[in-house]
Amino acid sequence: MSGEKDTFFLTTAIYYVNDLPHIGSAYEMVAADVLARWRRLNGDRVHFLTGTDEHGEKIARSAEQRGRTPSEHVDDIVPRWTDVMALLRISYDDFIRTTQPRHTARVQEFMQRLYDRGDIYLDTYRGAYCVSCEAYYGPGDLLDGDLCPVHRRPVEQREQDNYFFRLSKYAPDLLRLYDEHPEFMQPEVRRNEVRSFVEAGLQDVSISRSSFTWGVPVPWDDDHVFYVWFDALLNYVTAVGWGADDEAFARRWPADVHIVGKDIIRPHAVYWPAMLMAAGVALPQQVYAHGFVLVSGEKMGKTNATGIAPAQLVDHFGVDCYRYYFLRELSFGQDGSFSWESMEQRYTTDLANDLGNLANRVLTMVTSYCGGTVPDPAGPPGEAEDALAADWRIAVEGMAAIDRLDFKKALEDLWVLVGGVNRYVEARAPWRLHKQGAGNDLGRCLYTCVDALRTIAVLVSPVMPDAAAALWSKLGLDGAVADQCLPAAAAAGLTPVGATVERGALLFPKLDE
RNA sequence: GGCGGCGUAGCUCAGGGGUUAGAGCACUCGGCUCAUAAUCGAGUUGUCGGUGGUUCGAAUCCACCCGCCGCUACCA
Repeated sequence: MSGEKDTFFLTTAIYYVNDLPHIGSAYEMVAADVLARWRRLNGDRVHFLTGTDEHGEKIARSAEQRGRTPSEHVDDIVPRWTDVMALLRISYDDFIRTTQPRHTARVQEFMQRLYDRGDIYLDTYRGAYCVSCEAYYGPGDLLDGDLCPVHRRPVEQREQDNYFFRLSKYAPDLLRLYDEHPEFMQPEVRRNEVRSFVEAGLQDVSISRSSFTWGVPVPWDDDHVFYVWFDALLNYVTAVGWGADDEAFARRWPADVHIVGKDIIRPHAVYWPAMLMAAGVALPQQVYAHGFVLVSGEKMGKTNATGIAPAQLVDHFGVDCYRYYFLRELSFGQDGSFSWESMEQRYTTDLANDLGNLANRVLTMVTSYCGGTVPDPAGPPGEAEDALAADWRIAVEGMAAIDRLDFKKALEDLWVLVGGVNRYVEARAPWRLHKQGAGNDLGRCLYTCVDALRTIAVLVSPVMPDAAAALWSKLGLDGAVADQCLPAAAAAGLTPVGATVERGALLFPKLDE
């Protein structure tokens, strides 16, 4: 009836359209994109999903303020997100919008199933309501017992009929999930948090709203729409054909990893698996919560709207450096700091000096000593080649850290090879071999350098696709670097002898100043 | 308050019972000249938050203290 899973399926969170892209959301997209490109490079069929979350009261209100319909409003903003994704070379395979019929129809079907199974029921929600905020607050949020934290005015007790999901029923199953599949919620600190939250006892959650209409209608009750979170989470299955295309769904689901921010762990690690359990759908393999990008010690987010736009950094440093910097400088699972100075530092040290200069010095020597063609690697390997081979291995093996979302370690290890080639050049001193007329030694040395650069281009391509392609072309190689396939493509000796190299423009010219 | 985490070179961090505690950056000195004053080599700095304990031996385990942080349910 249906096929078998044969696709590496990864997702970012879907982005709330009311917000504009900032370096925090861009961080998540880039990381997911690097993982997607890395898996493709390793020969996997990959499905990379991202998109926008477009329902909810907030959006309805913003639209109203602008004198437009919610639908016009979201259509207007979505390009802001797709533009940033294009700018950052995000290679998504699908972009879902929660307002698309392919989503809304399946959300209704999914929820109807939970309702039919008795996991959704109508009850009265009572809570402290602030009229100015038009929102309910929990007891812990109130100041002095009954003051709204935003307006410092007394809240009133209100009640409304809501549909509830029987979350509490799934607590034992969730605990078993965390215990039997520790990889489900990563990193471990987050798993501990989630576990202790669930262990403390779960209440059923309200999943519908009747005070506004900008949402997916509850199919069995015209007065309600689904609360955005429960609509949004379902994008992960609606986008890959749940309820619509069983074969496509079977090939992709369950997701291999949902990459999300640490602030939205609960919906992803508690509500989401419980909903899937209730519907009898397989659970995702992993939810990975990344840390925040801090700017001067503060969270970069919607609150500091004055924050730096990704485009500003791309203008100054280029897209390759943008992607490299955040993954090399920060530990993905932890909070990390962005600063203009550290980004300049990374650009100059790692990109211009280490990698860019290496490419340039090798290409220059091939140009002036070998007439611009890749020489024959005549002669037997010596100690210098052996030392380089060790660094080569570290880079190839180290890049696999990307599978653990440890981008920092992967790049650290790749740079061992970059440094290794620089050391190799010093050790062999090809300029001396050239003067001595040691043709065989010179040929072997420069061939080895070009061949190592080819490998570096392949390995670095998921992180810096443009720079990798530029380097690939300078080396006179055929085809596209993105079409190479690991692990074979990282083996030594694959560079064709006689290819014509071209120095061209510097890969990473020094920054002005 | 409860649960959890962190505090290691000037900076960012790794390590985590066993000889003289590590990396990168920064800094100093030296080499080289193919290269984007780049690259290569050598070197300096640390009471591993504090106190006490377990141990033949602790940065690494335990207790307490100090400082910082996360979670402790329905604004996305």
